[in-house]
Amino acid sequence: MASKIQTVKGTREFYPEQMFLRNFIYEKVRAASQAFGYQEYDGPFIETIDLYAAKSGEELVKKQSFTFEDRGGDLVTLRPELTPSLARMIAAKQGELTYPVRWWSFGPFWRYEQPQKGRSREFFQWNIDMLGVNSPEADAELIAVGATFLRSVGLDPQRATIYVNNRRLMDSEFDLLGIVPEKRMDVSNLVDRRTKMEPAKWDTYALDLGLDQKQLDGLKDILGNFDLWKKSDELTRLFAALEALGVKEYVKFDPNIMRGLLYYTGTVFEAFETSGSLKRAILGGGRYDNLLADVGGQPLSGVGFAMGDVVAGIILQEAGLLPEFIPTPAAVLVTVFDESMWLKSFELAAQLRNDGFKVMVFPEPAKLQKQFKFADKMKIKIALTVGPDEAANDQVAVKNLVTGEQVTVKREALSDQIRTLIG
RNA sequence: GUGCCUGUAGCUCAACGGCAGAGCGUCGCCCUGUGGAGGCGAAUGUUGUGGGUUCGAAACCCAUCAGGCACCCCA
Repeated sequence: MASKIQTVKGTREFYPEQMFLRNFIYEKVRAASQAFGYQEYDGPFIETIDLYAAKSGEELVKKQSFTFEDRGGDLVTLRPELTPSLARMIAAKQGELTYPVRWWSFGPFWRYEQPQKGRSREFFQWNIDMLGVNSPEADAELIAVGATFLRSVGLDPQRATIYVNNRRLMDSEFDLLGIVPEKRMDVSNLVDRRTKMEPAKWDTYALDLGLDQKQLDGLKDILGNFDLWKKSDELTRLFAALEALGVKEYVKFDPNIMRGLLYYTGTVFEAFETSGSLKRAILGGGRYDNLLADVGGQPLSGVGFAMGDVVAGIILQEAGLLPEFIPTPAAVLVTVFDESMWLKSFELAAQLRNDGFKVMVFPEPAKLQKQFKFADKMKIKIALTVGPDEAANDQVAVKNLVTGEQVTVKREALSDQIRTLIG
């Protein structure tokens, strides 16, 4: 027991069981993305800090990034998000891409945060974006992709809801209240915090920001008005499109959704689990009109969202929506009867692999009891045994570990026998 | 970056400042050609780490690391 070196704070180790969960999420993410025709891509895992300085939230860049000096003295950052990399990649080939660009990605990200339930410092994130189309209908498509994912993992609309708002609508409402554009950021923060603060404290906080009582009352009216979307042509079209796309039951308008990232300009949305213990966003995104110009490209509008694997994984686990963990891909275990039969077992396994089966051989002669116990724990469905009796007749004992039935078949009939057992 | 809580066997947790334990799991046997159930038995600890107080510390104090909860922020 020499080594007591711990893992880096906020990182996770993926034992086969956790890897199974990660791959499950990845498969569902890929399926939802591909169902809408999106292409998979990825960016570098390390970037210069300048890439994020342009438009990511100040908190994200200054406090939550893993930034360090490389051996050449340059400041590099483990990517905390993908959107700026995407914007640069698009800008670099802006003239030669076929629009609209529909891209998705699933990879690792790092944020220097206090780890807690649903939050780690190293996590995987699904990013999916459409660029080159600026319409509420395009926004609706992205929301539909998110809803498709939720549906595919078994989260029904009672369990998970996507809340939608529109920054332009809110800005015009703020204007009507006489809130100057310079204060929009502060007011956005204020709105973000409303559910987390005592009402009285929130009022005080609002007045401290410089709102007068009339503006505060007006703001409360707006935030309590769940029909406000009817005033917005964009949101009206968005909801019509969502209905046509067959995901309307997953989506609700909520004027309290603002989102912290600076680059959102129109539609914004966040999915929450409605019943569980975890009050964190499953996914979040929106429309960004100016991001590309900020990294040196021609103006190009985009819409997209991100989903972290940590929150999604916990929710699926708590909801009991994960499939049973299969420890090994092997469908067949070949036992080793004794030392004299050892190589016979190897030959048998090799033959079966040639026939396309996934086959594990017990690594040594041991009591058959022990070998069957092993097969049981690994949830292997079929165990094969070649003992002296079988070998003498060119036969193999085939045991179905699910039903407990065992038959002895000729070796040339073995593959067909296994095939019928696997189904 | 802030506040609070926690850290004991592989896991879940006990143990008043006085001999470090239980359940589950693991391994062995019951069972010399066959898993799941049952019975019997066994192994396993620098009590996160480092200091301090004390005759005596898993327990009290300090530091540190990690986890959790709430802020902050967000996937």
